[in-house]
Amino acid sequence: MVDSDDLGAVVISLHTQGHDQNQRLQFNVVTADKGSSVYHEADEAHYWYEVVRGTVRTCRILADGHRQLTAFLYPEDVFGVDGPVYRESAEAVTDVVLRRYSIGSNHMLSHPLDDREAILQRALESARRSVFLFGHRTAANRIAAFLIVTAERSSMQSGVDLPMTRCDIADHLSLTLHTVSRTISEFARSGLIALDGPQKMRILDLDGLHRAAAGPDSGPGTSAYLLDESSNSTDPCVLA
Amino acid sequence: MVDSDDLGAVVISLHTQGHDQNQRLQFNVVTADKGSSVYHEADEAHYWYEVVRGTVRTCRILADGHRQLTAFLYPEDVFGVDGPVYRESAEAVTDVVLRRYSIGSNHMLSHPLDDREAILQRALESARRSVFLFGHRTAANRIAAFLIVTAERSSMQSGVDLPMTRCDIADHLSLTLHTVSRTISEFARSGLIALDGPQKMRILDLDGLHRAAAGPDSGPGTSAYLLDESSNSTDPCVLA
DNA sequence: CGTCTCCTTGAAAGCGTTCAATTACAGTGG
DNA sequence: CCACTGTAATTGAACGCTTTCAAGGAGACG
Repeated sequence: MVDSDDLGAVVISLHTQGHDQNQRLQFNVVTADKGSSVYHEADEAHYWYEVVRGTVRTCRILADGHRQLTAFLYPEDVFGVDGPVYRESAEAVTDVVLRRYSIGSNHMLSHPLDDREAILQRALESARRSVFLFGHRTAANRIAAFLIVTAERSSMQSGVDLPMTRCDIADHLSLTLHTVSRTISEFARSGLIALDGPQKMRILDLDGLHRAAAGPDSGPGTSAYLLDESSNSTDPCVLA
Repeated sequence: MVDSDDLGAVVISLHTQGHDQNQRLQFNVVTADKGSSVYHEADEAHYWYEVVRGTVRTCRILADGHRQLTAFLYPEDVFGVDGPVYRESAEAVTDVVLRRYSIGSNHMLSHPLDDREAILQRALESARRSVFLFGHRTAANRIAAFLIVTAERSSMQSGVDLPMTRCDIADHLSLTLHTVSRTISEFARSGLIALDGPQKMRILDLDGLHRAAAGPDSGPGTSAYLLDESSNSTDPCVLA
């Protein structure tokens, strides 16, 4: 299940420097090749990152050798704010462009104080999303919910990109790649989605997908309209 | 599975006021009776909380009617920092004593700036713990990991308190209460733990429990010693 | 054209859920 | 003090979903 990618060395290229729009946060623009590692679990944390383009995964290897993907990160997501030591590894799912920010020697985020909160809140949001995914019991529930979340976070219109492998999805949802593949194929067969190659999806029936996420035979009164009018956050949270 | 507790009205009593040791954070001490609700999902967030005594659970009701417990919170844990609107409900598992802090009208935590980060980091830590639990695939894995985490966070020496019901545990781990009950009984039969009543546990074989968390037949090389020397945080994180 | 990686699919086995029944225990009222 | 009641926990048996084992297919690359 781990399929150890033998990630080779850290492949990061430094490109440019810049500031955010308020001229307060200083960063470097760095790139990492698909499959390469941005940082490793247990490394001392000198930087934290923001995704500019591409997809990043954070992961841990458990005691039994299994791999757990704790999050997929898309443009505008932040990662590496764990603390003075990284709790997870971060790897490039695709070729990625990142902004890299320094962490001060006191192990606090080196920023104007009123930005720290926003940064951490974004990270908290991201963690909460992962927790919510696991409220779903069956494989079909979790995978449907994952596809919906991924679609919402995907920048592509008319077509959702699934940049990660089936194995990545499986390790994210605590399933096997077989079950993931089977279930996605099943969704395609039943007309909920269409697949243009394994990594390219179009959602044909969003309501149906919500129903698949909610349960095996979600009663008519429990359709997925408990949706969260999520307030200040950038993207809505899927409850279904 | 939800076993709707009909939680009645919010039962909170205001007691005293105080400051933290640095004389900077102002709070009220409030209590809530076992089973009562501290706040509801989608309520406007006027306060955030810190547990002083007892246990709190945060939960959401999914579109299909199932209940998801996103966290159990013990003394020193914080909750209710979601944002301007609570994303989850919070309920008292036992009679609890809480510190209640105001959230400013700008929806930011109303505190000296350099404390905000610590508060959010604590919340992030708590969310991360929940994510980690789901890295475990089988029911036995997850339950063993849950028992270990709970034991570490339990204040009791020589005996671990399980203040929540089997149903609560099930809704936290996305299992049924039957599987939870069966598996815990099985752990007791095989000598890993001892039960003095359903809510009182003693761990007899911590290594064995770690092995049960790691996998069905964790090889000799993969014993649970990948443990995290978690750095600045209050409590160690269980990876097994 | 061979090799590699990833994805897909089939069949059988195992585990967790579901359905169902029993037990334990605390609170209440006779 | 004891029966009654309601909630929580435990346990059994059958079903069904997910995993496991196994094989085959699709696409990229040299």
